[in-house]
Amino acid sequence: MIEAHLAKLRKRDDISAEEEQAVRALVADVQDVPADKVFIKQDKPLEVSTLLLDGIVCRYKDLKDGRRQIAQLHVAGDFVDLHSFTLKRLDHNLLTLTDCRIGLVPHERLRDMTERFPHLTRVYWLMSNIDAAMSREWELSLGRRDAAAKVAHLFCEMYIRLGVVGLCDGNTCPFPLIQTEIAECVGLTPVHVNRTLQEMRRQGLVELKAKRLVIPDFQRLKDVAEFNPNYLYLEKRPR
Amino acid sequence: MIEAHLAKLRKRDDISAEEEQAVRALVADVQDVPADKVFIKQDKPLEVSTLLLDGIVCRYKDLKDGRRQIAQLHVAGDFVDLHSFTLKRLDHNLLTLTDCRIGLVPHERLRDMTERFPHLTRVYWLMSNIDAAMSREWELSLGRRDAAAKVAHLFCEMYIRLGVVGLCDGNTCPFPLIQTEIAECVGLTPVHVNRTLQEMRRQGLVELKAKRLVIPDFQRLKDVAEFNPNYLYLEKRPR
DNA sequence: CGGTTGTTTGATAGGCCTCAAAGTCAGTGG
DNA sequence: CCACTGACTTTGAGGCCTATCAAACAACCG
Repeated sequence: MIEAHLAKLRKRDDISAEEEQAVRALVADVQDVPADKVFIKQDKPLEVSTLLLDGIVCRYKDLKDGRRQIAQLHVAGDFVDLHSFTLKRLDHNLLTLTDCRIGLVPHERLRDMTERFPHLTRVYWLMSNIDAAMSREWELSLGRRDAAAKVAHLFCEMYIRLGVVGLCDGNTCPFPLIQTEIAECVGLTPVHVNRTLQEMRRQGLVELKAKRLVIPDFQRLKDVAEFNPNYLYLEKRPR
Repeated sequence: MIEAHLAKLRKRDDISAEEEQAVRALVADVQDVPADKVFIKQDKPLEVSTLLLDGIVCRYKDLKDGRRQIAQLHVAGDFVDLHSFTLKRLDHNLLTLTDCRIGLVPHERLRDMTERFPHLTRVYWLMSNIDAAMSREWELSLGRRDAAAKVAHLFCEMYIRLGVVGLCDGNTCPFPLIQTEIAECVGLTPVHVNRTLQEMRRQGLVELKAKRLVIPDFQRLKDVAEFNPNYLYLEKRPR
């Protein structure tokens, strides 16, 4: 399952055999986490990072009154809290949205990597930066896109990202989020997401059932969302 | 002026004399940029990063119809596009909001740093990660805070960040953004920002004139914003 | 087949937007 | 010193998009 992670890295730069070895050696332990579990809490000191091997995880923050904002979604192959290596604690929670399998990576080993593998360090730094680029794109969505574009953009992003790690099947991909969770991603209420989805279905933009997303015409969905994958940096370059 | 940058780093970790030398040696050139200039354009290949020595810069993205979202603000001492070192191009524009002085840092030198100074590399990686943490907090603002809390939160953040680099004066700090720019930060229209500001002034939460922000009672402003500075990671720890 | 979780519907309300025009102010030039 | 200008702020009226609250419906499950 770490193959997804390597695929993701190799989409952006060459990874030598020796580096691949080093990557594989990062994972000290593999664990299963059931769906709907907050497995890392905001502000708690951390000494281990989490590599997502399978499932969907989200980062979220919330306000006192309970309103919740999902800041990012993660799919298999994502290093969901690589940033805790330098931050030492997180400013958000990590929650499984499905049953997940995770790999635990002691910060010790990451530190060692930074001492011995400068290039690999740059690649992981790059991964953090791509994460940040996604947050910026979400800021644009949250601040300026209307409801339909918000939802459409989320679908486009997930379809592409799941494709990178080989989880798409034709014009279809897994999409296990419930409407409330979609709402928490795009800054709407569940009721409004429901109505937006109905309208999108009516227009034939998407189908969403049985936890799968079907996109009959990706170009049309992209147009609605003003989706441009540039911010995902899906290009191989020496770093 | 690079002192602001060093102060910012030292707020988070110790920087040795040798490392300080290395940091100072990063800057190849210093330039002045007038206000209101897009000095880095989205998607353009880059080989130099920009350190902000003085002034205010923003990162923004926009939609076809011209709606603009500012994704982040930068103050003196910020490495405004450190991430271009690994990304090789940016997914956003960089715009000066005031007259600025910038330091140019060839990626070549950053690369060299990653080969020779693993600890300094971790510190800069940390800085990227703090940037990303700010984006997440903005996502929460954009998605879930109401108008007054959005504006209040922006003020709190800027007041703290300007304080870190020594630009606050008592309960006052520079705040050169016009209302339209505030609106572009928080995802509102200029008109609504105007009304929100009036209400905040009426309640004695802030004064804003002559490009300065006055905060009579920071605690009260924090309460309105639900501001918690944890996400800025203002703590010194070995990284 | 109840119980639970998630989706859908309806009615109403409100926060923020839109568009347009007027007001303020600092800077400029005669 | 005072019109003039351009940039920014403020005001007004009306409307729309999304929120709110409540209840009904559907689907899954042991």
